Amino acid sequence: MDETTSRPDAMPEPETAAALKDIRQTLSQLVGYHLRRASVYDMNGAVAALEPVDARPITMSVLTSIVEQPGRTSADICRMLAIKRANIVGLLQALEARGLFTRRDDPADQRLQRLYPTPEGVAAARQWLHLVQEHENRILSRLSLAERAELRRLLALVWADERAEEG
Amino acid sequence: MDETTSRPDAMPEPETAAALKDIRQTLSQLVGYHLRRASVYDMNGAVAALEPVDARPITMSVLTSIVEQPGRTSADICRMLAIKRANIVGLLQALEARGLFTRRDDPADQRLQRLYPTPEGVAAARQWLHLVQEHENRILSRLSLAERAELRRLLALVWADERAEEG
DNA sequence: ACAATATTGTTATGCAGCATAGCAGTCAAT
DNA sequence: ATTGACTGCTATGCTGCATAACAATATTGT
Repeated sequence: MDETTSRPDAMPEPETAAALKDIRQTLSQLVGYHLRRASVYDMNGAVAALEPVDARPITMSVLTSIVEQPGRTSADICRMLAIKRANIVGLLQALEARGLFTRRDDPADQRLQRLYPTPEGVAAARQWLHLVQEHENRILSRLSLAERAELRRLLALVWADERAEEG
Repeated sequence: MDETTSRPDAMPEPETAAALKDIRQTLSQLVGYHLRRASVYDMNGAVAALEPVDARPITMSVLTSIVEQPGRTSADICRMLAIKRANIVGLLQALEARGLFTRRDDPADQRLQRLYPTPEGVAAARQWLHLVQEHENRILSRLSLAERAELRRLLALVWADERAEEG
């Protein structure tokens, strides 16, 4: 750290492309760094993609869960999506107000409200999924179909332990 | 959505493992979903790994940037790490207070403060990197070395466009 | 030469996401 | 019958991150 670092003022070129590559030598060796950058980048696009239908990624995850698994409780969905029970309340209220699902008391256990999608909810879930898929096609345009599948597989392996622990 | 959905009460088994798999049929086809889950899972571990040395992932990224590219300005680092100039102020103040880097006014441009790591800063960056690498070995234990490299490559391709846009 | 525009480091401020703590009602176990 | 666990929910606080604005300085266009 002498030859390269001891140049306080000798740096003619503007801090553009060239500089941006070197710094990633250390950070870019970390999978977690790329994981974070890619995830944030993807999330920004997903939020934008769902904005026209007044939904967010978390909104879509919850509705999709209800559609895919009718009859689950809010606590179930919280466990599946790794969100807190306190934070799903508002999300469900909003979805319910839009008529996208209904609650039915469980006759056998009065604590539970089982959630069932309405036809409108199923349609909305389908539409939202479509929007997100379009976004994914954009963001994954540099990957082949095989690479996309491989990426999905590897990512699933990364957080597989989370499921094993308490999922 | 009839055969399977029209069973409001007939669900004897507890909402455990079996249920958790089906719901992911739709969500799990989305790369972005796994991206998000994996990133959050990884970040939690990274935060925990850096806690003993009183650092956070963003802290480490900033210090590492200074070490890797001595003489850069805070605005440079913000562009590289995609953070806002307003938000790096506190991070730099903390690192400076710990004596991990120093600022030197640029003689040619009085607006700029060029940042240089101290020997302590270099040592800290090395130590923090080591801790994060240990964490990564844990979280990526299910992947072979080749798979880890492939995952890193694919992730880099995902957010490559972000760099291309305004990098 | 000068006016318009841009950049730097910084402060102040607001908001959304997420977590914790606590509640009453209900169920299960011993 | 008591203890513990679970549900849905309210209240609340912290943190991360974004925007807006600032004075000082530099760059550009004409």
